[in-house]
Amino acid sequence: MRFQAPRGTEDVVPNESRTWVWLEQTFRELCHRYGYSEVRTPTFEDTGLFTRGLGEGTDIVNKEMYTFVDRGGRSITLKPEGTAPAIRAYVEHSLGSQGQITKLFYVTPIFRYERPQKGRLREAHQTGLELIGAQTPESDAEVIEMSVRFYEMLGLRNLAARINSLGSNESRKTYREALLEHARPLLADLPTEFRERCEKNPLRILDSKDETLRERLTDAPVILNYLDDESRRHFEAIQGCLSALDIPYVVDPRIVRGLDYYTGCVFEIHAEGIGAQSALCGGGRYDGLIEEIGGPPTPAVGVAMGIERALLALEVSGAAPAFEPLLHLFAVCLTERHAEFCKIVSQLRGQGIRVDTDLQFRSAKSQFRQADKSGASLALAIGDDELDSGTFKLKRLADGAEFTSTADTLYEDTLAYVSRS
RNA sequence: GCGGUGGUAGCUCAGGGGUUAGAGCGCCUGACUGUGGCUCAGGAGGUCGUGGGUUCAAAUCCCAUUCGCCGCCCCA
Repeated sequence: MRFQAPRGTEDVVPNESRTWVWLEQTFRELCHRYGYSEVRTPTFEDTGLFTRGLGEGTDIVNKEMYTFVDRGGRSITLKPEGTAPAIRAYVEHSLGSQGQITKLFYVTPIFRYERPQKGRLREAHQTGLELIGAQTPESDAEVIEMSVRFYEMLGLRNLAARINSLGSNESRKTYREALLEHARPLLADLPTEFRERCEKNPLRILDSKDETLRERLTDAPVILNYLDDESRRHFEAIQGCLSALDIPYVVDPRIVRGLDYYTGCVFEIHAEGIGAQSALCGGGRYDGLIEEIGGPPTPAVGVAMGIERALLALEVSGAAPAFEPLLHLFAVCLTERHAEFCKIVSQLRGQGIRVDTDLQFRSAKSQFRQADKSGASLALAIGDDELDSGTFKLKRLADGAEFTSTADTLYEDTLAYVSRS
């Protein structure tokens, strides 16, 4: 029986794993520069954390969660996003004290039962930030800035944040009524399933990709005209910060986000050429979530960024990095005294040299062929003569030049020739 | 959940009812017994996604199923 990775999951094979590690390191470096610390939370949580945190009406909760009952009768859910678990940990361990800001970041798999397509998997990976305890527009701006900087650090260019404000709960309610009033007649000929969804969360119709629907909604009311004074000032202040920081952004009133916990400013960054699922990241302010899941009322703002989508964008942009081979040296065994050969290799490894060998002890020709393919800069041939005399030849594989070395200086000589090639 | 499209060697693909299913690349071995890349000569490797059906005969036609890809919905 042959097995395949389950539908919507992917293996990251050796050629790709270095790019992943590099991306994660880049993200961690960014976070450390801004004073964020990493939090790692379990792969699964109490189902209630998500139904409560994300909202009963959201698609994720309604049809995309991997939920099961464990042997103890508990309802368990594989995490479909990173914010609710991070906030749960924040509350559970009292990571923030009153009046203090807590800055967390995470790198995590997420699970959503969806139909896979380009840029959309059932197990995906996200990096994310949570800035907890601050209400200032500068904190919204910092999260947006970090998102943009992250993609810049990866080598992606010409990306702009799309920002919007959902306003306060009251102003959003007023707007919702107005939008629904305007849209209802326009939706009459659409499938009932779609209409029901719109009744539940009218903001959703704004980011529909349906061309005819988009045209019909061109003169729909705009949420930004419904903001109360405080929300408006906050949103304008964020824009002021972004301009001062030279962060490219556009105001896009159609950005509404799919999770119920968002309040105030929301944003996304999109990339071209990575398929229909073009959002690289999405985030915003969620001032009600912490209280919702049992913590003290605390303002917060965050973002989640899709790793697979960032990698797709890197691929199409041609900005993906090329890596040097990992190996320094390939040791070729030309003697029957395998134990002595292995000892020399082991000593080099113990000193920090990266060495590979042919453990099948094939012909010299095969071993040199393998040395060439291994990407190592140097080949070291070890035969009876070398073992007896303690004198070795290092061959530079790029041009075939040979250098002599001794048992005592092998380590230094290897390093010297590697760094020079 | 809905619609479209595809699955043949490790990879990229050809073959679209008729004897032992092919190519390129990759892999292995060798070309005077301890030296790679180039060239040459050999070689290994395939349940033709899976299950059923039609037929004297199925990789090829039909049905189902599964997985991929593209899109919708939605999102990272």
